[in-house]
Amino acid sequence: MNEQVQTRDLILKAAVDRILHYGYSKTTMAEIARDCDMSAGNIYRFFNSKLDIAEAMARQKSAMIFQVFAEISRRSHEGALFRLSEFFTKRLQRTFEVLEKNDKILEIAEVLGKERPEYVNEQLAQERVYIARILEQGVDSGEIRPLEDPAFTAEMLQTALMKFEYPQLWSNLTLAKLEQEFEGVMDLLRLALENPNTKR
Amino acid sequence: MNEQVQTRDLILKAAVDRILHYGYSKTTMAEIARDCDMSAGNIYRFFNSKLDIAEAMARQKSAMIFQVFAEISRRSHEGALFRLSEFFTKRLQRTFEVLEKNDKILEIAEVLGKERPEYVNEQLAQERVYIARILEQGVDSGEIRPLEDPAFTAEMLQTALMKFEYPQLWSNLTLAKLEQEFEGVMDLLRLALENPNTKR
DNA sequence: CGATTGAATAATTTATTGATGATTCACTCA
DNA sequence: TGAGTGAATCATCAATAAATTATTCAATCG
Repeated sequence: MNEQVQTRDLILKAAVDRILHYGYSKTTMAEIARDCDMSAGNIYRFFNSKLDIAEAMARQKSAMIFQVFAEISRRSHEGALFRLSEFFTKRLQRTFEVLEKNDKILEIAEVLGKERPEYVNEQLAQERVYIARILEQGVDSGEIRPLEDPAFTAEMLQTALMKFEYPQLWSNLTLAKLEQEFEGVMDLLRLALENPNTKR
Repeated sequence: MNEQVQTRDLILKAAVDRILHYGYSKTTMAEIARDCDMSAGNIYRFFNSKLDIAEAMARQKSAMIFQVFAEISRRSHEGALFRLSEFFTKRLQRTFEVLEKNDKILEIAEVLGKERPEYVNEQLAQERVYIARILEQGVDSGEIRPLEDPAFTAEMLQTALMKFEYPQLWSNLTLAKLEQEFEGVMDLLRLALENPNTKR
């Protein structure tokens, strides 16, 4: 059972190395297998398909970002609106940076977006958990106006900020331009969420 | 000079007929020319390229929607926030309907989006004029909080609502689902724009 | 036996080539 | 002389073939 996990990791590591260097479409199962001193067929005992490898790779990366999200949602002594802004800012910066660094990751994002929409949805849903949590904390502290359904509001925030989710997929603006535009939209959303009773 | 315009219109009409029936990529300049009893070469005295024909076609359609926009921006006796919502609702419904009705128009939208981004930007800028106008009216009447730069706010509204601009290009949700989601985002934006001093 | 292979299959990609179609332009016509 | 033609050019597309690659699975190995 541990042997299994170790081999799986080995394969994934080999795949990541190759894909980051040559891109998803340019790396073959046979090559990954060769790097692991095994046959291509054997990989299928650990991954059901090449796409699953891409997904596993994406999960690794996203786990790192989710760590940041978790950390932000935990800093409950800071203002909820501030943290919300922080949340989306970090998301923008991280994903922009990662996708900018190499096209290979952009390729993975495109492939998964097309071939694995469920995965993308799952990620969004996961993200929403954190957003809703921050919203609830803000409501509790009185900083945010009472919300009927924080999960729904979280979804609406995602929609309003979708341009900044996978920036390079929707536009080809620079990070600076994106950040500026993000600030503009976020300012509006802040006004929308602010509890008018607590305001100075 | 009038002869010119007439011929141009003739060509455009023939092109629209064919494109609506067979699609952009499937209609050839030669066919359009034949429909007008002229040679393909001659079309180029009236349009610089096939793309220009697509653009002219899109301008016709969009002129109709802009007429609605103008009308809404003119109804200054009604509330600005109401009209703003009306504006984006109509935009969503109209474009959804038009794009749904036939794929050929969706094809045109895709082609222009890829090959003529300037055109898309121009349309957005034009739209912003109306949005900014409504915002200003709202500010003047005290319904909307004072705005530093209505044009910028208009841009931010467009960004927050981009998912609803060319619905079929970004997602494959039903109109009902889109409208529901639109309402959710619009509710937030209303809260953001509302003038707190005038509120009951 | 369970783990692994590698050959067989099926799907996808790439290369090649033969149209087809957009665009240009020297020329004709009225 | 301006309106229009149609043949020539150049780019793009579609079709087919060829090759590559993902995936499966019966046979082997340890």
